[in-house]
Amino acid sequence: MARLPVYLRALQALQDRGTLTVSSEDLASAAGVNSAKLRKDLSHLGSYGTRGVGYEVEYLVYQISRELGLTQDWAVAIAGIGNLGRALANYGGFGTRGFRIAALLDADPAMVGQSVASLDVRHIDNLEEVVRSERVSIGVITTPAASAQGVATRFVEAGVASILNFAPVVLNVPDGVDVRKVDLSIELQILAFHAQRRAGGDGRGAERAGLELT
Amino acid sequence: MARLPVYLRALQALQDRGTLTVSSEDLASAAGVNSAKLRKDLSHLGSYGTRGVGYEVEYLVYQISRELGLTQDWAVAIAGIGNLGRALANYGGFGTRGFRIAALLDADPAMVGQSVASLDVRHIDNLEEVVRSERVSIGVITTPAASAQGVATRFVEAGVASILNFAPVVLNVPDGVDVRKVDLSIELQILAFHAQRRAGGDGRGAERAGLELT
DNA sequence: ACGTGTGAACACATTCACAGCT
DNA sequence: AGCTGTGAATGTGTTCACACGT
Repeated sequence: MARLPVYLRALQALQDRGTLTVSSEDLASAAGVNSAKLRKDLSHLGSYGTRGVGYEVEYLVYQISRELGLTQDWAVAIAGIGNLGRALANYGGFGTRGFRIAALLDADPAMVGQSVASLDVRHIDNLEEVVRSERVSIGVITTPAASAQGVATRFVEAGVASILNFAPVVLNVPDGVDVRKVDLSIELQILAFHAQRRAGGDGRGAERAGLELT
Repeated sequence: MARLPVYLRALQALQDRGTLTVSSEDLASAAGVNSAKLRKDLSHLGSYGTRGVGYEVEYLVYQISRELGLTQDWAVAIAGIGNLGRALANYGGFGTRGFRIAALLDADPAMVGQSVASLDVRHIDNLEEVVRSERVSIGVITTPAASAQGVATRFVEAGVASILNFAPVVLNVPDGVDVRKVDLSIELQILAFHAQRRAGGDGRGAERAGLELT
C-alpha cells in the first residue's frame, strides 16, 4: 500500500519525540488520513495494535520497515546527470536508510569522469556492467525525454525491474516491471486545473485564486 | 482529472509529427491507458470527437489546454533554493508554456542576492511582498522539512491557494487550499515494496528482483 | 472505558459492450 | 464499416459504526 511510507515517517517523528504508544486517531491525523483507513491498512500487515491502548511505536516502525523491504539495502543507479540527476545524487536524506546510490550514468563524454556526490560519473555504455557489479535493483531515469525509453529498455534487459522515471514520457516496459513516474509539469498542471476551478473555470482568467483573497 | 496532462502531452507529440486526427484507441495506447477510459474522460469536457473518424488533434489540444487553465500564465514562486530548488529553477521545460517562475526565495543570507536561472534569489522575509507584486498563485516548497510548514502557512496567508510540496512532511492547510506532494524517498520505498514482493516478500532479502534474472 | 479490528454500506473509478452517428 | 459516447456491470478504495478484547 502506497501509504505505508507516510505512516512510517510519522511514526519515526513520534519515536524521535520519545512517544512509546499511539492511537490510530493520533497517528492518522499526523499522517493526514482517516483513522479507519489507517486501522484497515495496518490490519493488512497483521494485527499489531492493542485494543484499549493503541499501537506500540517501536514495534510498528519495525513491522512497516520490514514490510517495505527497508531492512535490506537497495542499490540505486541514476541515469542522466543533469540538474535533476545531480540534485538527487546530492540529496543525502533518502528518507531513512534502505537505499544506496551505487552509480551515476550519463551519455555526455564531458560529464563522464566528473565527481558528483563523491561518485564518479560513468558512461551510459557501462550500464549493464554497472547493474551487474553493483547489484542495482532500482533505476532512476533523469535523462531528456528522447533518451528515456532507450535507457529504460537497457535497465530492464540488464535485470532491473523497478524504475523511477522523471522524464516526461510514457515508458513501455514488459509485464512484471514496475515503473513509477514523477512529472513536475504534470503536478503544476493539476494545480492550475484546480486553481482555475476555484476562480470560476470559465477560461477568462481575470480573477485568479490568489487574487481573490487580496 | 489527473490524466488530462498526460493526454495533452501525447497529443502534442502527435501534433509535432503532423498527425491531424487520432482515434481513442491510438491516443489511449500513446498515453498508456484503456481506450474506454480515455473516451469517458474526454466526454467529460464535452463531445469533441467524430464517430467513425476520431478526434481532431489540434482542436483537442486547445480544449484540454483551456480546461487545464494553460491558456493563461501562472506565476510560480520557489521557496528553498537548495539542490532541488535550483534544479527546478533551471528546468526550463515546464512542460508547455503556462507557467512562469516569478521568484526564488531562501532563508540563507549567503544565498540571497545570488543569481539562479537568471533570477535574483530574495530573502524569504519578502515572501508576502513577492506574492503580491508578482501575482504568485502557485508556491513550490523545496525547503528542509523543518521549515516547510511555516513557509506553507505564509504562502496561504499571502493568498496562495496552490502548493507543490517536495519536503517530506504532511502540511496542514485550511480547507480550499490545494496541496500536492512529491516525495522522492516515498517513491523509492514503494518500488522497494513491490520489488520485495516479487522476490518472495519474506524479508530474507537473499534473492532480489534484479538478481532473479541474471 | 477505551480503542482496535472488521463487516456492511457507500462512493468512485474502471471496464465492458453496444447503440447510434458519420 | 468504423469509432465515438454512454448505460450497465464490475471492481476497488473509503467511510461508517459497532462488536469485542484489554
